[in-house]
Amino acid sequence: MAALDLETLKKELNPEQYRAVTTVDGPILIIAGAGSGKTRVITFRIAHMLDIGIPQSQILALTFTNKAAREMEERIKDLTQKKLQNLTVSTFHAFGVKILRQEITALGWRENFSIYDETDRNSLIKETGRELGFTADNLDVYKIGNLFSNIKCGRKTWNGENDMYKQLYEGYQAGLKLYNAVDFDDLIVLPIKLFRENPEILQKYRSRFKYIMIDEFQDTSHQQYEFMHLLADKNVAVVGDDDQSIYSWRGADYQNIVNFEKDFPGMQEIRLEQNYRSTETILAAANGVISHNTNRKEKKLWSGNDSGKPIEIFMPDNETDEASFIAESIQGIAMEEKLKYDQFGVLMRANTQSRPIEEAFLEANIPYTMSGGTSFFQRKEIKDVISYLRVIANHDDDVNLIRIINVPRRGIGRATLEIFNDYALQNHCSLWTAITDLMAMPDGVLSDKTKLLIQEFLDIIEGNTSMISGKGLSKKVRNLVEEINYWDYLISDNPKSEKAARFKYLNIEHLIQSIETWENNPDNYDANLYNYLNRITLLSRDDGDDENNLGKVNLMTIHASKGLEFPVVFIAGAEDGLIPHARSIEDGEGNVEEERRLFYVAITRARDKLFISSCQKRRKMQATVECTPSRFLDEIPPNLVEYHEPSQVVSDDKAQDILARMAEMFKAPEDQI
DNA sequence: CGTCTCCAGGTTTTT
DNA sequence: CCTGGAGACG
Repeated sequence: MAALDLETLKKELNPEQYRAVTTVDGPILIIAGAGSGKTRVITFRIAHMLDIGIPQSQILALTFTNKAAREMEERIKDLTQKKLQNLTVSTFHAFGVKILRQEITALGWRENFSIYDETDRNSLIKETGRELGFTADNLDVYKIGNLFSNIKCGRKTWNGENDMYKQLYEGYQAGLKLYNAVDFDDLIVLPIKLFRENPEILQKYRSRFKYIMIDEFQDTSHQQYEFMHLLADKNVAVVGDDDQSIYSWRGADYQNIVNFEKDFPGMQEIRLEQNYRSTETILAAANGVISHNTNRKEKKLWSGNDSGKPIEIFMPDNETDEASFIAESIQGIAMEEKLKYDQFGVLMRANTQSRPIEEAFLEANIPYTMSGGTSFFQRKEIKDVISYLRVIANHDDDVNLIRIINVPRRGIGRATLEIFNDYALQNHCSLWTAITDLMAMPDGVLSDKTKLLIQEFLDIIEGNTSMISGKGLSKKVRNLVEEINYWDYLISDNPKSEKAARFKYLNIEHLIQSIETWENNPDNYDANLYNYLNRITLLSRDDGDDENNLGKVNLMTIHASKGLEFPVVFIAGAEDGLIPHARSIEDGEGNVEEERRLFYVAITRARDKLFISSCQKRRKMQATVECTPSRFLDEIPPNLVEYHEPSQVVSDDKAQDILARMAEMFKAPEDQI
């Protein structure tokens, strides 16, 4: 499609969409119900802006997930057939990185800073805690990590209850700075600080980005809102739907919609209420569910589509049965209706649900992609390699240095590390500085043998600094992996299973190949190590190219499914305790409303056909527990639903039940049978 | 002093 | 199943 003249737009869009696309100046709020063509409006809007001569460099579009950002960019490219070198489409966090890469020296960091993910953060907390004399029992790093995040983002303050961690927090912050590192929250918090303290820097960005657009606005946190507010003049378009706000646990607050009205006078509100996606049945089910929420903007989402087929609810016995039910149904429907596998979406509440489903797919030879879940980049072997890259990029990155200084084993143990650590503490320097200082000392602080071992490590890091600039990153990484003999390490570390070792090695191979693809991408004109590291830290999962996902069933969490749609959708594990999640139920009604929105999001992903399954039993840790169907199932108007009774093998079931109970009784005294 | 082995615990959702 | 930690062993 070449020109997007107004005639064409009028034909392609309904009147509200048309207004949203062509209102380019001034603040606008687009309330976009599920399936109302939101993505289409955003992409057309940007294409239209380019068409009327607004330079790419003045446009900033912010999203929440990398997937959404990539998809938006793709669509605009398709629509305009233009190169988009100067258009900024990115997640809030990635945009924060971009700014910090340019400006962070103003805040006292050096520009090759590392970004710490949750694991890194927790290691740093643990390390700092040990120095401050915390014992293992009052150092729950998981809990403390969350607390620190809440403190940093202003969601919590120090009170009598958590004061004991204040010093630890300060130590943590000092550690980040000493190691030239920032955490995820800093990616939003530090740019705000930067803008506040340096008006001239802020002005630079304000005058560059004249047109700002924010997708999924209901999921912005106060920080993100403030970030945007600082940058924006008046041409801001925010797009959202309060019914799809599902990130409040991360600080999202859809009250920002109200703030927006206040902070940007003259705002125009546009409502997109026609759903183009789903059948009348699916939409009515979704509306039935969401209407139970008390705290929402009333809206009337309607669809011009047919009523379609009823929603089917199944009650499999357990999660294994559920998985094979899903696999078999997909095979059957794909065959009968001539659908491709990528037209199916299987949605679940928690990543832990994926395993049995994946196994069923493997068994049935159904190709699938799983987004979310234990991230590729969280795998131990991948983290090891990446840690080398990080230390090469930033020698002062203690957390990553500790991770690899003795991996693969090279004879540098706890005691040696303790010497470095003491020196670093006394001299307020990083471990790397401590190591090089101590290596230079003639006296016998370090034994000659130790010195030799350390030198070996230092040589590896320093011998690879050429990675930082220049071409051929993937080749250099491959050489590095060989240089450190990682393959031998994998074999010795997985003595029982060479298969496991090979699997891990293949993961590394996959990593190297992805670096290769990345550096050969013509759009990527500066394929250096820093840029690579920035990119992957924000890539929480291996959400590979969409092209790779052609012909594969989409398995994902409901959170990850936002913004997507599939002709056929399965919602797995619709049980109380999973959705709504047990933790949310504990925390009160407000959280149940968020879970309901989550369920609403899940339902509205479906275009033609929706299956919901609720297991009667489910394995949780070691035990098998009885499940009750999700309370949300009762909120779907019954006339839309076809219930399938539990399979008729009752006698078998009962027998198993009795057996299980007997096993319980005998298990008590001894741990046998 | 470093390495290996065995054992317990598992953390909702994501950048 | 997989990871991290404690403690035994060489």
